Amino acid sequence: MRGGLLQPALERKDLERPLLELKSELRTLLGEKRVDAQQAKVIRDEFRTLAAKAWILLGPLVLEEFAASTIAGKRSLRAQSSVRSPHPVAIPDSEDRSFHDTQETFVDRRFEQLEGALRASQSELQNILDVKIAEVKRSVVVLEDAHHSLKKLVKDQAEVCKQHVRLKNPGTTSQCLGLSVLNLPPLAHALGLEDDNMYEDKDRPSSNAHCFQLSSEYPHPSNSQDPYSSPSHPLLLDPGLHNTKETARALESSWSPSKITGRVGFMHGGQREKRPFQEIDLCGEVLICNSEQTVRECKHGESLLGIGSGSTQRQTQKKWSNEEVELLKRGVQEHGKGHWKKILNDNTDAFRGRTEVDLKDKWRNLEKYERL
DNA sequence: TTAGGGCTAAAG
DNA sequence: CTTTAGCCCTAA
Repeated sequence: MRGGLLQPALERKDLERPLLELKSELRTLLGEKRVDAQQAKVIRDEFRTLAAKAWILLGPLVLEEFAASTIAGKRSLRAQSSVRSPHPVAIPDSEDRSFHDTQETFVDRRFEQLEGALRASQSELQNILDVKIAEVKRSVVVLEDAHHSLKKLVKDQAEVCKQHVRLKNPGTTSQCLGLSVLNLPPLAHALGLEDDNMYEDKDRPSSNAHCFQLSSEYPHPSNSQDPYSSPSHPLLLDPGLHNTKETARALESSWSPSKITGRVGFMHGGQREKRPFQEIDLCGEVLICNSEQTVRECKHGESLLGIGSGSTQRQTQKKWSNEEVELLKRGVQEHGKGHWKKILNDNTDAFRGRTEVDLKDKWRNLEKYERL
């Protein structure tokens, strides 16, 4: 197509003649050594102009000719490697060799570009990686600091609580504190009793008794001088704390006057001695406990304080709410019996304070008595 | 993690 | 005192 437009044969001939003339003139001048700077510049400029024209007109022509002869099978592209080919193609003349070199140069250059790009992206990736690693390391340090602070805080608080207990119970060790609590008088100042005439205590005529009155009227049978039977006993000084759990439990297990009465009844009655000291609720002394808290959390508080005769203190029972039971039933329907962990994980909020073993035990009871 | 036996507080 | 229900322990 270009051949038609540019008439290469004619142009080529036109160019060749001045080039030859220029060449011979140059040779003459060089031979006679008569060339000066001025002349050399003129010749160089002329040569440049001609060379530029020649490239524009002949350069593409050469390529076209090469392409045509390649298609015709007269030549072979160097893409066919002489190493791979079983019949290496010889490069017949300088024109082919020149093209080959150009190709090689082009390939080399392209390869270098790609290599450079790869190296650049690798180093970029390495930089990103370094930054991320540094971030993670910083996070680890921060976490370790937080962990350390938390441990220290817990330790300090535990120490403060211990001292607090010791101050209130001079000469009382952690262990004997637990035993002494066994002899505590009833928590008769429970809020639920304070102003109610309606909750009749069947074991006792004076139904509207106040806590202090109760304490004096019903001293501990073992020893009336017992410091803990006195209203001034520190563990009795904080009705709010003691009542928290009792109130919570009363609310939890379908609160009713009869139940409250019954519960209070044991406090003054002959059965009291059978009640475990756990009932006294050491959690109340540990300020971190509240009515919302699970029993396990309370127990944790105790162990922190080292109160009680060992960490194997049995927990108070936490009754299952209807919601929990329904969720358990639904969970078994969904996941099947035995997948307690999954069921628990599906409802971590509702089952707060429960373990998978608790779920299993509850289901065992449901199966046993509700024939599920 | 689960199953099952045993213990015991809570309730009747 | 008995039963129930929740917790604990341990083997698999």
